[in-house]
Amino acid sequence: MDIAITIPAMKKPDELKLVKVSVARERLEQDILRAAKKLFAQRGFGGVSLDHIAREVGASKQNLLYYFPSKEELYRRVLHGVLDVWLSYMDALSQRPDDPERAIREYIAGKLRFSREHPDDSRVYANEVVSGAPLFSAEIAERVIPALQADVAIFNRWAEQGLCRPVDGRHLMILLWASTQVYADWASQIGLVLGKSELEAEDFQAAENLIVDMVLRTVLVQIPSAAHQGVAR
Amino acid sequence: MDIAITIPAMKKPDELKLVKVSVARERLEQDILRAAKKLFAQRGFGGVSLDHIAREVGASKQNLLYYFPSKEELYRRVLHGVLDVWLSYMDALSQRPDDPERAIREYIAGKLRFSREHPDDSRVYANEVVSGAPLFSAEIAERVIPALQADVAIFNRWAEQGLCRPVDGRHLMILLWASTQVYADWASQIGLVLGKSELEAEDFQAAENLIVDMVLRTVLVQIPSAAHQGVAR
DNA sequence: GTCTATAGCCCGATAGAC
DNA sequence: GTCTATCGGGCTATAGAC
Repeated sequence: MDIAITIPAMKKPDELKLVKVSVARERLEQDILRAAKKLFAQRGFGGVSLDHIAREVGASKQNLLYYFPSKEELYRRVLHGVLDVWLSYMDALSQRPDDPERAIREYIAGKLRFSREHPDDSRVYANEVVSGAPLFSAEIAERVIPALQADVAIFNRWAEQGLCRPVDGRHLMILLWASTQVYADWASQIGLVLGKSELEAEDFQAAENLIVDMVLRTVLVQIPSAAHQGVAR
Repeated sequence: MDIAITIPAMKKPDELKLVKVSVARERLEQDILRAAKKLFAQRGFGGVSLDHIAREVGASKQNLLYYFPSKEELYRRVLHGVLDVWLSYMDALSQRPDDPERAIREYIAGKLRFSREHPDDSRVYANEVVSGAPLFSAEIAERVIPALQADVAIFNRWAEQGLCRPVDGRHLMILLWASTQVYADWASQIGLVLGKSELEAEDFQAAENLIVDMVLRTVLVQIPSAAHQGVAR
């Protein structure tokens, strides 16, 4: 299909049609992936049938199997996309290698934005990890762990430079993942806790204030004056 | 079956048999519940078949349906037991209403012990909540939320008495749940992070040190001298 | 209580017409 | 690319012999 796009100018009618078809095909494929993500997020791999997904996008399951060779392959494609999004929110620390406070603030804000903007991605990831990551541990080991180790190394360097107190960077990162992702994965329970059916901007802000405050108090040598604003009620 | 047990003395042979049968029945029922918990924890409700569970305990699925009227009823029974265990690890705050530091230390230690001793319970709970708690939101609302509100009230009272700084108790409890349960629910990923296939006592100790240190630094008016031991590496 | 047998349904996947 | 038709198998649950 690419060839229709790379032709420089003066597309003939059937070439235009080729492009249009290709775009429509691309669109349906994306719709399927989005619907699959939503359902896998809710019920996990085993709890979803191709029929469910097909009905969600208004197609037949046979049509769905025309775009994806099998249910497992569709799931893998979803997981791959989820990991892309997950990792894209994880590079805040390396962006500000000389300013621990701002780096930490932006890392936490970014991870909470991920929970807010991509809750289904977060839940698909959570479902897969709770299951022991049977189809995905290799990709996690290759893509997630190096990113984490880079972040841990940054903490260690800050500690050496006297910019922050020595902490166990691995457990700190685990705590940051857990306490930010929970606002996507456990949204239903947090809604019960806060007495509302859906989390709002102010809830994410309150979470951000608390987490930032706790982490800065723990890792910074000097507690910033602004830190206490985070725990006001 | 109870009647066989309540007979005071001199059991005749067939009464003895009744007791024995009853015990065996009870035992198989517990075995089924344990196997079901393990498998539901791994794959969620939709990802497990009665055949899987039956094979795990060495019975037939028809036999399994003799003890439990349906798959969903079996799942509910598992969930109910999980919640019993979960709640039993949640009362540390009210046990020491006058000593915030010890109460917090014991609450965190208790929740981490739950993750360590009952990882399958934790994962079943996580699976259900990620799915939006379709079968369980009522029981969570009735049993979990009141327990949480009691804990939040304790924090508020401590703040009024000047025993600790004012924090948003609801988000603090969410953070404590998230950062302790993650050591059960995400064990596979944490294993990758720490470079070992199974978490050991020292890993849970390191987690406890970090979480206790962070929370005490955040909520206590005076940071205890022992707090910094938690972040040593 | 445990067994065999089976009903009735939904599943993933394929074949072939158009 | 989308449709109808269908295969083979696994699923929950029930019936009935022993």
